[in-house]
Amino acid sequence: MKPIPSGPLRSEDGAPTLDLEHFLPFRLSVLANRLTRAVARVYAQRFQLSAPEWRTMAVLGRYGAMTANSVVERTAMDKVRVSRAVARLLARERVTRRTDPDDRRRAILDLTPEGRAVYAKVVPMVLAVESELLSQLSAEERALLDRVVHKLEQRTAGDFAGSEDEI
Amino acid sequence: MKPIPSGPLRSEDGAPTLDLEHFLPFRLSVLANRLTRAVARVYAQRFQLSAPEWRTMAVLGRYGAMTANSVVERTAMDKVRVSRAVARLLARERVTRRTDPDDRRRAILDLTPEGRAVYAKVVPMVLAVESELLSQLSAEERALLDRVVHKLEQRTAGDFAGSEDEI
DNA sequence: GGGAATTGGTTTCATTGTTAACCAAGCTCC
DNA sequence: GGAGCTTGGTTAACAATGAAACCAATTCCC
Repeated sequence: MKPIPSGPLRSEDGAPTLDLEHFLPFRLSVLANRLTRAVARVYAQRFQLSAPEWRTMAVLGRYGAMTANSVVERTAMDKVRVSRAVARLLARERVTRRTDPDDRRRAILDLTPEGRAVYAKVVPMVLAVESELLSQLSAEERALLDRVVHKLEQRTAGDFAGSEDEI
Repeated sequence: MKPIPSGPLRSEDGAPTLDLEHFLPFRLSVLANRLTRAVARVYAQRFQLSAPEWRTMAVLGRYGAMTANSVVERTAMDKVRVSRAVARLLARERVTRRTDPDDRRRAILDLTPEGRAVYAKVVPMVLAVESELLSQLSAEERALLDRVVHKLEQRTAGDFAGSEDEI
């Protein structure tokens, strides 16, 4: 165990050094990937469900019928992904789609009873994975993690470029 | 600020509820994606470099020549990705590959002078992105974030399945 | 010494993600 | 009322990914 240096590491010649093991974007990326896989594992094979499909079902199950666009907003997926996920969910009769009579561009999506049944089974499973994960953390740690992640979400929200000169 | 609920949320009927917005694996996945893109933005076009290529260069630049397998371990990418990244880096003459005389299955990779030059230019750029990101956090928050992420890394290391009965 | 298992790495193939083009409905504003 | 912009969503084309098959060199172990 080496003592933790306070500033950014520098190599002998004074140039800043990049250690992937300590580089936050990298670490989070690896971590998030593992988590996604761990979560997907509980529903993928058992319910023949991909992550985009599950996310779509998750928001429909939680908030009720909505347009594809709303699904896009709530899931942080782009519309192509949602479109394809919905196509597969329709094929498997897990959601329905009906054209909004008030604005015929819109299609309103909703879970079928069968979709709802799948939803009800999957929710506890993925929550169990999360809570197992969090079981390692104290209440303070959880609260702070929540706060910090929230800050980072804010910080990166406008698709932060650091120096994006939008007009 | 809402008070932090102690247990998992439950809907009226007592069934547990899943809110993507508060589901940690989902949040981290979205956040990590944004971070990866933000970091990639600083080197992608300017140096014609993809994320896997950059990661490969990063470990070679930091730790010196090593086999592809070691790159795999250090970057947490799978070997296919590394293999392809290396192929492109070879084509652009940013790394060299020579067969290890002691074990002719192995190929030892290293940065070329040009690769090293690119590395030296990119490192400060990505560090700047990270530090801009972290500038939002207090010292305590950073320290705790580091600790919590470390815990989660440990927790998910064995590719935690929650119930993987390995022998 | 020599077959079987292992290791390092690449290729193949099916899936997925991304970007741009596209279509159809609705809105704007003259 | 109709040319042109905007919005909701799908399709098409292309690059990136991951699992498994594969090849070659090495080690195991009888």
